[in-house]
Amino acid sequence: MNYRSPCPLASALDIFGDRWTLVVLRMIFLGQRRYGDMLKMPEGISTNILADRLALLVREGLLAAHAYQDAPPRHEYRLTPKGADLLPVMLAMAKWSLTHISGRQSPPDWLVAARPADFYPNTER
Amino acid sequence: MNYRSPCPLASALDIFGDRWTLVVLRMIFLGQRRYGDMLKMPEGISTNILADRLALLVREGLLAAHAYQDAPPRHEYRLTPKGADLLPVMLAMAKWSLTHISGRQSPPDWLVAARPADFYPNTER
DNA sequence: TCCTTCACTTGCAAAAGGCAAGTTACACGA
DNA sequence: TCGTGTAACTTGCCTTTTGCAAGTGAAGGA
Repeated sequence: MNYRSPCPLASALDIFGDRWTLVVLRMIFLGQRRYGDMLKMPEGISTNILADRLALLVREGLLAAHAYQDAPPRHEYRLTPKGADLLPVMLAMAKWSLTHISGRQSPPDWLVAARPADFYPNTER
Repeated sequence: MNYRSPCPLASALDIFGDRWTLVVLRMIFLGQRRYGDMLKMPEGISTNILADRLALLVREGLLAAHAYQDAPPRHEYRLTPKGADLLPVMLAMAKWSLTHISGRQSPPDWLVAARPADFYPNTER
């Protein structure tokens, strides 16, 4: 990945500074690990964008693909520590929206209370 | 503003989910309040994008324009509480980058230690 | 009068986004 | 064996956004 500058904020935005990447990641935090599950998100993502963002998240090491069957080959996406560590960023954004935009729906309580390590690989949720 | 869904994360991204909006806001937190100052950012923003994002930030109520001279009319941009309250989001992103991307430069210590209220209108910094 | 600064605006080509339709690989029931 | 269904994408095509460069207008100074 080619970063615009050494600024940590700008570099983070080089990875997930768009309207979809974090929304896809949110679906994973909510337990939707498969392409088909994520397609059903309420925002209505298109199939090519979803495939593109999943590939990006794997390429950048925020998600890892795990096979759950061989024929036909199918896999689900799981958070890596790098991906799970974005939880505080996403919760901070949600909190800001709840404060400053009317009519937003709160995330589930268990998610608000969660910590990144709860989503680390080989940890139950 | 038309939000894609009531999800607070998606709604936040409807406002600043792009590669430039938060880096413009960062310049304000760093004390660069004028168009010309912000143009000098190390990422090299183009003039039309900067003008567009400043207008968006004012329209969405994260920044307010204050005249500092009349002829020709010139103004500087200042944070509103809605804008200042994004500080925790931006610091969380910076912290994530410092942990997971090598070679990032830390923000100044005073900024890391700051709280949103330090940037509220009519507060010295 | 001419040059420079500041804050934009405009034009245009390139990249990204969005919708719909198509593809591949397999399972299952008739 | 044939057709239907499911899952996960890919492709085409058009629209929107982005990015670079050049232009604009209103001072101010030499």
